[in-house]
Amino acid sequence: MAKAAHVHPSTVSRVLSDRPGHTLRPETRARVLAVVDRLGYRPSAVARSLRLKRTLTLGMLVPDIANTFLAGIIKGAEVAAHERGYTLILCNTADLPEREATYIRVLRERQVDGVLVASTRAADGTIDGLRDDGFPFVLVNRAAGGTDDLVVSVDNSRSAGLVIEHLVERGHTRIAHVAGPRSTTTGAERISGVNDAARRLGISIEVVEAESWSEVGGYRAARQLFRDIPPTAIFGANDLIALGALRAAREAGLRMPDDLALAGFNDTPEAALIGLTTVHVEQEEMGARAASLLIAQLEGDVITERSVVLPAELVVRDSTARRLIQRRIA
Amino acid sequence: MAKAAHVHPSTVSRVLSDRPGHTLRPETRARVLAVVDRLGYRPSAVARSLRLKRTLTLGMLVPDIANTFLAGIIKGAEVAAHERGYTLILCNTADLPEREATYIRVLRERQVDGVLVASTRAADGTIDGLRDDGFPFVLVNRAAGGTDDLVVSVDNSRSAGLVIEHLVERGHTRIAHVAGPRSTTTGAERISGVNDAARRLGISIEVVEAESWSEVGGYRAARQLFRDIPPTAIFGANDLIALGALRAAREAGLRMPDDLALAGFNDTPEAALIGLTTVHVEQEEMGARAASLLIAQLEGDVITERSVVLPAELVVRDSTARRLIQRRIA
DNA sequence: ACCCTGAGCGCAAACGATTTCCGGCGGTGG
DNA sequence: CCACCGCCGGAAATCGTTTGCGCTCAGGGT
Repeated sequence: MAKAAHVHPSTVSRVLSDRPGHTLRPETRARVLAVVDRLGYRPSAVARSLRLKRTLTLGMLVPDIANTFLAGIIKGAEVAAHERGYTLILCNTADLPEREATYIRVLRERQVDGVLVASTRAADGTIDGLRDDGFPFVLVNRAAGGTDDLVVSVDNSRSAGLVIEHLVERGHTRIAHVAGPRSTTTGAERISGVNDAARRLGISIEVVEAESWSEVGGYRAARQLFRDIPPTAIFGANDLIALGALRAAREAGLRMPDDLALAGFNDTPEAALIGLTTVHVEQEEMGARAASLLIAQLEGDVITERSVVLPAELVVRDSTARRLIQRRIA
Repeated sequence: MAKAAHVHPSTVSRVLSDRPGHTLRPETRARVLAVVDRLGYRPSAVARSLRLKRTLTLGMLVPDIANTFLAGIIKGAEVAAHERGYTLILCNTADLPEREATYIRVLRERQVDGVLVASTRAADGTIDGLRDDGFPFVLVNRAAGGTDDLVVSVDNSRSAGLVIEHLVERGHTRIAHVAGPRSTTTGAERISGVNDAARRLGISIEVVEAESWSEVGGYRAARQLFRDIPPTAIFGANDLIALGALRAAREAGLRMPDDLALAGFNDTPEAALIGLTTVHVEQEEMGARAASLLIAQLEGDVITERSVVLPAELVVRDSTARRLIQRRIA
């Protein structure tokens, strides 16, 4: 303890947190700093947290750390939090309600100042619990449950419409949508965007629902589409689902993009890798904005935008290359 | 506070941590539990940490959260830690020494009980600092700095040899290795494995060094290989580097696997996606083992294996499909 | 009837940092 | 020369939990 080292017991605190109110003799300050430096004194964040009733720690709930889209969000959130002196506790919920509940309990026992919630389930008792207790949280990449919730997301409905328009513009009329689970807000929004576009464009779009936002989910759902006459284009509700659909298509003997056009959502690294047309989402930006929003709330800043909608734009790649038309010209 | 609620101040503690030593009247216990339940009392982990001098928290340093290989490790570590009542604080170092140092400072101020280090740089003052202070840590996916260090890794040298043997067995003689940075233990080990195999098999292998374990690093390094006579096979020191090499090859007009065989390391999801031959590493297992090892040390368990070497096996996919030979047969 | 044993639980001291409040000292003005 | 004010150092309380110590009361043994 720095006290023992010739200096004074509590003066150390004033030196370390040099705030305008404190008046200190330069000599004293220097002496303290020297000692602090000499015996590598580390103030205990635990003790400070206990006294100050804030831990400068945020919790983050994600369904799957290994999902590259979420990884981008996590990365952005982690960096933004760290820049402001906060640290992130990461929790992998696997989208299981009971794990979510357990993690929330653990996080609250650990006195985290707030949580970032990136899980997607729509009917979410966990979030209701937080809201009821007035516990600070920000929703990421999902719709709000209440009107006052802080949210960072993209315009799912409009973006899904862009994808459909693109496919139609490429000459497709038999389009299918392999949707995310309807039980998730994101899945439902993208479906409604698809349906709106279909109505607007006067076409009908077959929708099959994946059981989860995963490659396997996309694969299983897409297989249904190849039983009879397959579609000429598939819009997967996210890139993973699109990848699953691609596997199903290959098994059905279809090649991309000649026999089947494919589009996804999120623009994960995998999409660029295989040349998948998709909707670009600024993942790190999304995570960073969410963390910033949460911290702003914690620090009592005035919040002008309670709901941040990030821009999302279509990225056209080879997976929706013009098919027959292109061939005829060439 | 539960004390105020008719019950007694410290007895609450005994009730909540019902340990064999404590003798409690069932009536008292029930009364306390009822109150706890009624006003949703949550014990403060912060206060407990202060008293107990342990936080049940682990820090984890990774170069890049968005790297799918590391994401797998993180996921495994997070799950294993949570199973044992520990939580994980994630830190993204971008492999920058100063960020690493900053994070270590932050983590130690927060009194984490130990850290998992997945950064790869060989000359690592950060790790030396931990070792000197006797601060608990486990190295993941990298070689030990000291003989007593706790490590979880794979046999890089042998596995790299397996890849080379496979390529030779496929008929390749002009093989190149796009190595990871020599400044990392993993990079150096894989290079030596490649060189050993080359010597054993009586061939010469060109080695170019990527500036980082990334797609871009692999791309830039691999471009050098296509200036003159390109190799017929490339072994990328990890899957990302292999992906970069693939991009460079495509730009040079080479197609995989017909003009160029390609192999990677780690078996990330991307590898499966594009049919890349690679070395399979149990990522989640690796993270889980590392977390378990660290916790075992923290809890004073006897540790039989200070160095865990996980099995790694070759996964052959289309990227090294038999070329000319196959064509002649068909 | 007395003492001993032991169960049950209250008391108080830590854990380490922060913050408030108070007192002392020195300087300045009347 | 005295009084008042400003500035800075120190003591003490506080955050919530754990834990060693010991008090009280009941029951059983001698």
